[in-house]
Amino acid sequence: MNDKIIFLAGPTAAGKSAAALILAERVGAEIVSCDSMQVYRGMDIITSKPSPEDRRRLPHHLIDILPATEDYSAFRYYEDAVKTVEDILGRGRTPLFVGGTGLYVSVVLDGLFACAPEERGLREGFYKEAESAQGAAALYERLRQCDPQAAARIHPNDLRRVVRALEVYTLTGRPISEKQKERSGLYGRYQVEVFCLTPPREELYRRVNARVDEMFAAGLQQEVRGLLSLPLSRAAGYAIGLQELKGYFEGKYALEEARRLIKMNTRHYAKSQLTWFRKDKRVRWVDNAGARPEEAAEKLWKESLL
RNA sequence: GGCGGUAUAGCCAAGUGGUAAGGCAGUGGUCUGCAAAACCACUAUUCAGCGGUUCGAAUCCGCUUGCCGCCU
Repeated sequence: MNDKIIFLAGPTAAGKSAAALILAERVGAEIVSCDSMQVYRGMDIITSKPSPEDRRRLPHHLIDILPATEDYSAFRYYEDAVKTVEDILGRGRTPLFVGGTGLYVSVVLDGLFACAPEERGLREGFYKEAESAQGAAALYERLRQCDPQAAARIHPNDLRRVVRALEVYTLTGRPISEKQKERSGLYGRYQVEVFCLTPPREELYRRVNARVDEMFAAGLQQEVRGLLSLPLSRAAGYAIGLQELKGYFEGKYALEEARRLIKMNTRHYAKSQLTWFRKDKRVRWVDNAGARPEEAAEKLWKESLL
């Protein structure tokens, strides 16, 4: 197909949103957020959502689509993203995915076909089993029995993946390692271009730190205080900034310590985002040193013509 | 100036004669229905400096230097 889809990935604070806005206007694109936290309403400052003005300027999709009390997942994102892409293409425009959630990017690109809905009771049961002394090791042993291939790839300590693999097996009777071979997704179906925008490491970290300070200046504390008063879903509760500020609110440490922790954890996050995108050979790296949106958009535009 | 204490990686820190724990930070990596999550690996030829004792010293002794106390 000739329809084109562009992905603009990259670590937090790399300058994606600003560049995307300019690029989108130039190529007639609509922006599709690819961010596991911006889907939640009420988490504005903490996720550095695009401003209302920017959102008025251009359609932004998959932002504010559910309350922070609800769980979301990579699979739901996959479904929502596919639907959104069809809508946008139907309008004769170009989907421009923008975001840093590597798994979500991959899932849209390659599809995700483990096809075993998480089943609450079953999963909880596995986790409960894992709590006993030899529990986790026993679960891993079971995985080795029913799906040696998956077991070989999963570290015994990686309880989450051990449990998910067992979950898929008991639910479907087939090993997850087999199911995961059934990939599809948007990559083969459209003309897809994937970019990873980032300044050099040192500058990226400086930008992360600066952004956290901006978040505080914009009222992060108040927003988080409000969020913490809600029964946040587990997934939403993982947003960087929540636990760090909670510790401060509970008097465990000073505000400056919370700020330090948020910066540090955000740097860790940025680092692991880079690791994710590095492994995908389809991504084209675009240096955003200096973080000048027009310049970045220009580079991306030229690259995407090739 | 005197007396006492202390000095181990970027930071915190264990180790009191037998060949440098651990944590944090940093770096690299895994990842496909919680992913801003979870998990893994690597990272001090060297213990402030110099000299001495000893088969052997981060560990004992001396001097020097830095820091921290107390006293004058």
